[in-house]
Amino acid sequence: MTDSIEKGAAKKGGKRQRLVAAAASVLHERGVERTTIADIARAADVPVGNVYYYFKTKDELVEAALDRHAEYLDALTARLDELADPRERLKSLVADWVGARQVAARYGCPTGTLAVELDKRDEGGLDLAAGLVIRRLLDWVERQYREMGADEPDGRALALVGAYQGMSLLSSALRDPEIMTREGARLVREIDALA
Amino acid sequence: MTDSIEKGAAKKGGKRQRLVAAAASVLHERGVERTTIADIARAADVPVGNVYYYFKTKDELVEAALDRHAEYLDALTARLDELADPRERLKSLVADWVGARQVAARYGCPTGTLAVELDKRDEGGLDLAAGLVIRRLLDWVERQYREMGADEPDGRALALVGAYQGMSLLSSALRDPEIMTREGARLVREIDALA
DNA sequence: GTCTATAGTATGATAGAC
DNA sequence: GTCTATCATACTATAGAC
Repeated sequence: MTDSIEKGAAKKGGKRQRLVAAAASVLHERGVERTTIADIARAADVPVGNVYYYFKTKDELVEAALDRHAEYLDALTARLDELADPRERLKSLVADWVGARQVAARYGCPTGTLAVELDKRDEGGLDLAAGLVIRRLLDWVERQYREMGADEPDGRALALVGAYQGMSLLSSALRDPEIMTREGARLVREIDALA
Repeated sequence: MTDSIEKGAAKKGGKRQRLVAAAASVLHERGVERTTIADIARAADVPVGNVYYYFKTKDELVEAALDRHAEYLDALTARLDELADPRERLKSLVADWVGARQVAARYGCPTGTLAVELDKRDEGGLDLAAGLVIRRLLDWVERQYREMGADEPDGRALALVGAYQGMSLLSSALRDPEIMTREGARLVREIDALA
């Protein structure tokens, strides 16, 4: 009995989780507006009509996918926080960006491209959601610069995260992962150059 | 008779031109996928069904809008080319970006956000079109750095245009035009700092 | 050359069987 | 709790009247 309940729970959680994972990747690859519920259901191997048992609207799926990207970001910064030197944390962050260059060169930054699409809305309450996730990253980067004793930590955070969004956009627009490598190397040099 | 022909031509040209102008601004504000033919027709004050006399498909309208952004860019660089000093040309380019900060903070860079949307396609031949326009800007910027005798002119062009795309994305995601001002000032300082 | 009416299709969402 | 069948709607595109 316990087994069947756990199995049921696991299955439910499993399906919901599969849907969220599928939403995160399909929405990233195809974009919000081009992606249909059917696309996500297929990728998650869930019957189309059944999706609405877990998510009442398409926007709820978009929100869940965004939350998932936010969780990934939190996990990443938590891992970086274990490094003693804030400078090393920032350089590891850049290394992470460069490591994802193949995906970036094809589909851009998941959160950044989502922000571009959601920004074009002016209703639904989801129009600013991606911006909040980016803001979390900005704040974390700013803390690192502050801990390093750098001047204008917020301006430097803008420059670093902005460079990431810019190089992701350029590398996907030009379909060239090398842009991530080159720009990443430049960012590392700049971090190293800080007194 | 000449009058009526000219009037006819002017009216046709006028309508087509109105459609292109409307497409450029509406596609920028609402995005490609969320924009309907009816949206563009309404903005251009042209009857909905009549659009197809001028453009066979929606994608042709998107292409025309992109071409218009490219023309704007060409006109801008041609104007900047009249300045004697390549350093002044780059600083004027940045000033132009900052001058458009209100639009950028709401809808991002027209070409950049178009690139993000078109990148999510993998058919239709329009998926790389926005990238080509960005490439034109990159090449122009690279020429300026080369003329200044700077090392790695292509890397510097990537950094400058990337910074522009990044700050546009951040400023629209966070709905903060001041980001354009701050980052613009930083870019000008960097250009000035070049030996 | 201009515009209306409408066909054809795809999608988000729901009702209800199992 | 799961899934199928289907509705309602919105959109692209076309046929054809004027």
